[in-house]
Amino acid sequence: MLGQPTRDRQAERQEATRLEILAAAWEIARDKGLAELTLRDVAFRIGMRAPSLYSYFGSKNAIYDAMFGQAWTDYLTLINAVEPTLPRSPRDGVKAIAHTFFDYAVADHARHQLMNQRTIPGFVPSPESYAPAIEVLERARRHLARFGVQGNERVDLFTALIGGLVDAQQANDLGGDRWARLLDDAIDMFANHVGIPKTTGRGS
Amino acid sequence: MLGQPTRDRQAERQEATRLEILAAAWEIARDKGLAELTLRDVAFRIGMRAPSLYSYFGSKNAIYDAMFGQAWTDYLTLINAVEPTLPRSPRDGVKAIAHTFFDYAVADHARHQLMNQRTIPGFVPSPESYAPAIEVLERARRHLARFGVQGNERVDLFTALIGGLVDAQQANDLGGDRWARLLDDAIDMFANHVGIPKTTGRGS
DNA sequence: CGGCTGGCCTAACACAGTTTGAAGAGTGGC
DNA sequence: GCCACTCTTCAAACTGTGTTAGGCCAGCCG
Repeated sequence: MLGQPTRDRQAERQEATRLEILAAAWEIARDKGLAELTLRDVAFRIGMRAPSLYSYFGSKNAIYDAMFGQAWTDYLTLINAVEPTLPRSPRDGVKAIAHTFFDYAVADHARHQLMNQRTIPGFVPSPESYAPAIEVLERARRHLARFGVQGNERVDLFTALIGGLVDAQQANDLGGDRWARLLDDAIDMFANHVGIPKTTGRGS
Repeated sequence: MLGQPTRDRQAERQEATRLEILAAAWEIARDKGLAELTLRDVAFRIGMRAPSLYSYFGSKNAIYDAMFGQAWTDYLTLINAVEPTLPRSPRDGVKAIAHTFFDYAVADHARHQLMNQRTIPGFVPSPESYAPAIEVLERARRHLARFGVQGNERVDLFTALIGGLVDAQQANDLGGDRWARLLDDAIDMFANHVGIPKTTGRGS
């Protein structure tokens, strides 16, 4: 009476190969650029031919989609790790949130392109892959609210501000810090605008 | 003794055809998307076949390049038209500059993609096409300086802020005004931060 | 009138993503 | 232990892309 086997070896191997494919795709994207990624390249890197990939992903965009999901899920776990270390002071807290996002975005250009820009023609993330992105935004929204940034408009302004700095940095000074240097100042500007008290919270 | 003919009819026709190609390319880019533009489509729209375009442009990217130059040159002439109407008040002046750019960017998605985002894989604008873009930035720098926004860092922050709003608007609410509504508020935030006096200049 | 150039074409190439159909490898049932 | 069946992989081929090669024809110039 052994009953059902406790593991599905086939599914495990399938999943392992999927991850292998994605890892290869990330390598190539980082090396040669996100758009320069080729199915034949990805396949060869793991000892396959291009058509074999179609046993694991329905299309090239499905690979991008899985990468998109991975990137946002990774960021979610990063947030989880950072969360307990967030400063109590509202202003420093907002700064920490901004820095976390900024650094993550700047650390990997291909990843940032995929996560935050519409640089792949025809690629639209699926709802499943988009879910962690929404979760991240929701999480950010809660934290910001806790620090006194409330209302959709203020959150929208915050995201646009940080996003603008990241994009400017990546587009005009890749690898440098011309806009990275402005981040703290920008957050102070924002914090003053929405009435977040300075480091020792005495205001309002 | 007629001497040299005063017009080069051949060059004139060549230039006219070039413009015709670019006009067709803009139409298709607006219709189907910038990246979905196809040489065969462009050619057919003006009664040609794809290879014939190579008599006028060295490559597809050369067409993108010419479009890039056109877009920035058009914006430059728009600036020239707007310049005399700029308000005297520094704060309103900065707002006018921001609105001019924002509206121009939002008015044509394909154009914005080409001008301000790196959405076409492998496309890098040539120095000639980039020149008007630099000229625009230089012009903006001068105006901002006149309104009291001085120093590279402040200008960088300004461009990042406006760019972030435009990108957020285009990426997350195409055709809407969710971020457009925030523009004035964002400029006020910025103006306060860099010490631009309110509408009737009494401050600082 | 003869040659030359410019403008446009067809045919073809290289290289994408993708589909098809078949052969090999692994797995499970009897 | 063997058979059937599924999963995995591949070669070949298809479509659609940018691009190149080579040829045809009109118009201009000597």
